[in-house]
Amino acid sequence: MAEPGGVAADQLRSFVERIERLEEEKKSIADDIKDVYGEAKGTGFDTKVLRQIIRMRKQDAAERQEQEALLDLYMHALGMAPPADE
Amino acid sequence: MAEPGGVAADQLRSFVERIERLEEEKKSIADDIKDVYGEAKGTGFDTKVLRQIIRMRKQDAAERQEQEALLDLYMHALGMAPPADE
Amino acid sequence: MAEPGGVAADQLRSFVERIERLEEEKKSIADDIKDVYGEAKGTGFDTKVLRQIIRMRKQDAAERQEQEALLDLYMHALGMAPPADE
Amino acid sequence: MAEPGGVAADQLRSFVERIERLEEEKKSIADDIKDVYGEAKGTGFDTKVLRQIIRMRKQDAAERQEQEALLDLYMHALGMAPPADE
DNA sequence: TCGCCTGATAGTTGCC
DNA sequence: GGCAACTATCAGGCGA
Repeated sequence: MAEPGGVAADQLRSFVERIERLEEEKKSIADDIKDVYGEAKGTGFDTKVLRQIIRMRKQDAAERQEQEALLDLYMHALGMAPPADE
Repeated sequence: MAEPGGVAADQLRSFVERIERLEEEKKSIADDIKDVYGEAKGTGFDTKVLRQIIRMRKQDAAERQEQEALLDLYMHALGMAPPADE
Repeated sequence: MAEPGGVAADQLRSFVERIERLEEEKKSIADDIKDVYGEAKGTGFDTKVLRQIIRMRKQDAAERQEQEALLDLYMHALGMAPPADE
Repeated sequence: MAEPGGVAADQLRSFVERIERLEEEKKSIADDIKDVYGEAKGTGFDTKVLRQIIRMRKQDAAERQEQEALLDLYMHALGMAPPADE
């Protein structure tokens, strides 16, 4: 290697820092979520049920996604233009 | 309950929305992290090594935390005052 | 299926029994561990400190593991032969 | 303390060793369980369903336990002798 | 690309 | 009864 401690090391350091920064942010948001559940609990909601609702809605969304994908597929097969999206 | 579909429903909806919003953000950041790994890979770095480095640095930090926690525990067990913190 | 309630059912039963047997053993050992902590507490040791020590020792071992893993990764990345192991 | 590095240290070491030994055994059994699931999978069983069965049977057992506990309570309240057990 | 396997996350239980 | 440790489940990344 021509320059020990050179370009590659700098790049590596940069990648490491970017990743660690993003992971911090992620953790921070995860903590926020936990706080919201805590607040909901303090207001009298059952955390377990609340989590289940979130999970079900996520699943519903996933199913809707599939529906749309299927729709796209059909439309494409029929030579129809896709919707203008949003 | 005095008002069916009333206050509680509004609160619930509010909590659900806040949580879902935060989870979206979290997912977005997770995707960013994945992108950075992809970029690093494209620059010639071995993803596996990079991940291991991240992991080890995290563990080092945790280790330091634990050391301090143990010290605190010992001091507490011995009836000594904790350090003035920071 | 040629034999309803046949081979598959027997196999399933066998797997279930093996798993349940092993889980019993596991639970038994978990209880033993709890007992040891209880005994230590009765001898005057602070359980919390003891747990922390166990945790740190485990982490040290993991740390060493990780160091070696990283070394292996580097050597592999550099096309060097791995050490003759043990 | 009368004997530095004395009795207490020996006891501590002993407790640590006993706990670590037991945790190793526990881990070993956990690995065995994983192996059985793997084997079941290799035989064509759906691991997820299998896990659910195990969970349900455990729950059934717990319910039966409660039933028996209740029975014992009643019998005790009625001054009846407990069953000869097993 | 599929299956496996490790690491992240959610749920449960035991302690204070 | 709240909190923290531990366990079990799930999802994403890696190798074949």
